[in-house]
Amino acid sequence: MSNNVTFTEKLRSSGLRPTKQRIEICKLLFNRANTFHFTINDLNKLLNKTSEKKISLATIYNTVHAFKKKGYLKEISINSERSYFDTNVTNHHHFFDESNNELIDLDNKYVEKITISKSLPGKKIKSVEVLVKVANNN
Amino acid sequence: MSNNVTFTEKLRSSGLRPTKQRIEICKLLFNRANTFHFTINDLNKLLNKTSEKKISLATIYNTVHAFKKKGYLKEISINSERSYFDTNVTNHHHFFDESNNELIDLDNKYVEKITISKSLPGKKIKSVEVLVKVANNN
DNA sequence: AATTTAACTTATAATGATTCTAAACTAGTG
DNA sequence: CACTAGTTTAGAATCATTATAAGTTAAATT
Repeated sequence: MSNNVTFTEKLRSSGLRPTKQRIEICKLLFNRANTFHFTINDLNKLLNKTSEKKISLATIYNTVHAFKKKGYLKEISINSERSYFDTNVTNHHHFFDESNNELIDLDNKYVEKITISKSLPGKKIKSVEVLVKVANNN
Repeated sequence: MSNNVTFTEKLRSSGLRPTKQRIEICKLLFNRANTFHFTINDLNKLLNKTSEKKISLATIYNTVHAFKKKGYLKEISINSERSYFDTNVTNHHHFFDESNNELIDLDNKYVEKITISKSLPGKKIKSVEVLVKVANNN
């Protein structure tokens, strides 16, 4: 996803109407050099700064959940206070910086293959993800 | 923690008054062969079955948070819908069974040493934990 | 291009989990 | 036994999220 036309097509092709609210949100989330981690609250504040007309909170919730359902966003649960969304939807790992509540991607290439010598009968593995909690040194 | 007398001593020694509500909750949580994973809601239901007099929800919240603060419980965030607590307070890993929302300990001995070849300047690692999501085979 | 309709947005109400409050109660101390 | 500080409690308050239902809009149909 990179420009408005592409957003329009992308949305339409996945069965979501390309409304101006959704395009606005796409621009904010996907016109970035790096992956982006955010909470609903972050997104709401950003949209209030960026966009002309206020997008209602309900629409923000609806859109984020629609995008998650379509696989454009991934939800990450680090702690009970807030839920994070991630524009990087691949299976990957995270640092969570407890000093400032920041979530940072940890690419698979930095984590050596994880070998688990236990399995649960009748269950198959859907994902294996590592969470590294960090804090300031001092 | 194993019997009432021990609970009384344990609570007192960590600066918590051994009230009958706290002892009741201790019995339920720590008189077990295995580690126990629960939500506040689970605990509330269990207490309603087990104990004579109803323990108020506020007290359950207070107690669980007091125990967490004292290091008798650990909080685990798997998804945004619910927060789990674990009587196993060591650094360890988990399976999360998406078919029935069950959290299962994955002992360190079953996970090969995790090597991470990236660090964040000025930050130190507090914990490294793996979450393996599983679901029914069929 | 106008009409229609199903999808979407919105403000607001409802919900549910958690925290707060302030009054009543209780463990431990003198 | 009386005192005090910690604890419990019911209910109110709060916060994030979801539901509702009325108005709006995209896009299919005519």
